[in-house]
Amino acid sequence: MRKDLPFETTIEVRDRCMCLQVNRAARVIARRFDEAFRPFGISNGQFSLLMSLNRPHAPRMGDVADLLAMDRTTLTANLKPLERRGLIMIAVDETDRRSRRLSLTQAGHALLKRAVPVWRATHDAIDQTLKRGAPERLRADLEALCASGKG
Amino acid sequence: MRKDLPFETTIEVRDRCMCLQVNRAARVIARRFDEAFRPFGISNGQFSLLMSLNRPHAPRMGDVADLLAMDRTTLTANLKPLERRGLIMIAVDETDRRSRRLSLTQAGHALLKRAVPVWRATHDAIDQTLKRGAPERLRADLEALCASGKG
DNA sequence: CCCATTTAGGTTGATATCAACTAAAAAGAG
DNA sequence: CTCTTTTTAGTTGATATCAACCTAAATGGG
Repeated sequence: MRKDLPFETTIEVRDRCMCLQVNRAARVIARRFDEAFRPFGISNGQFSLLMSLNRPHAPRMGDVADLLAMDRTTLTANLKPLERRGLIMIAVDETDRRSRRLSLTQAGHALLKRAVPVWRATHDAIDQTLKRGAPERLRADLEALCASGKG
Repeated sequence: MRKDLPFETTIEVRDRCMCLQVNRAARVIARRFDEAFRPFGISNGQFSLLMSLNRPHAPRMGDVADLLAMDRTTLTANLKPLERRGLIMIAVDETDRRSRRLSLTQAGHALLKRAVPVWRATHDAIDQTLKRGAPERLRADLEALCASGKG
């Protein structure tokens, strides 16, 4: 029977594991934004991705992957449904033919613009349930956590 | 050309969107634990799931899904590879035949036991890169964030 | 110029995530 | 006890995530 791994260890992981807790929170908040964006037919991740393309200069894939802290190949996959729907364009960079420049189409830009008020309202609602100063603190702590994984 | 959506909005989302930042951090920390657990052939999520089954009484699927803040159907999917590898057992509850009772096999228990020191070392390394008090604060803030999504 | 190395992306295969729908068992109203 | 409702879980289809491997273009040493 060998109950070698004590239940206390499970409690410890449940209460202390940052990986579990961050991923739990990520699922909870992702569901909330997914629901908010459902009328637009986009997910929270698609919103973030589209938004990251709203720049003066069309970014390369690597730039966007870094910004989203996402694997390159994940970005490749995530672009596909957006391109199929005509929300973004993927163009070969003329000065470096290895690179791809990502940009919003007019349709993508229009959709994003409509979604922003919903993002703001959802975000405000979440902020209001948190204590004063908590959002800023949380952001800073998450940033530090990300930075610790850059090595 | 209609540049209706100003770049400032993109900056605002990048700097303020809790959904983006939590999901970013989740990807970063998940990669780190995935790498740490690779010698055992499990992912961070599989570690969390296996660990959640190390209890005095075999939990039902709904209990585990709630604990992990994960969709029921996601849990169903996540159990499959673990069951195929003989790490867990899924048994019909005799007193309520709708329910499934989840438990570790001896192999699952043994693997989990071997992985715990790696989890602890990885977690300690992360904690040490954060400022004093940051882990506890972060946990509390993430908990509040999860709670705000329960409604 | 030529070749080795580096850099930017893509492809494949496995798992993770959730919505929408379905099936079956339990609980509850009458 | 019967019928409706609720609860518990599975299935399907789409997207998300990453490792391992692959291709092509740029770079740099000679």
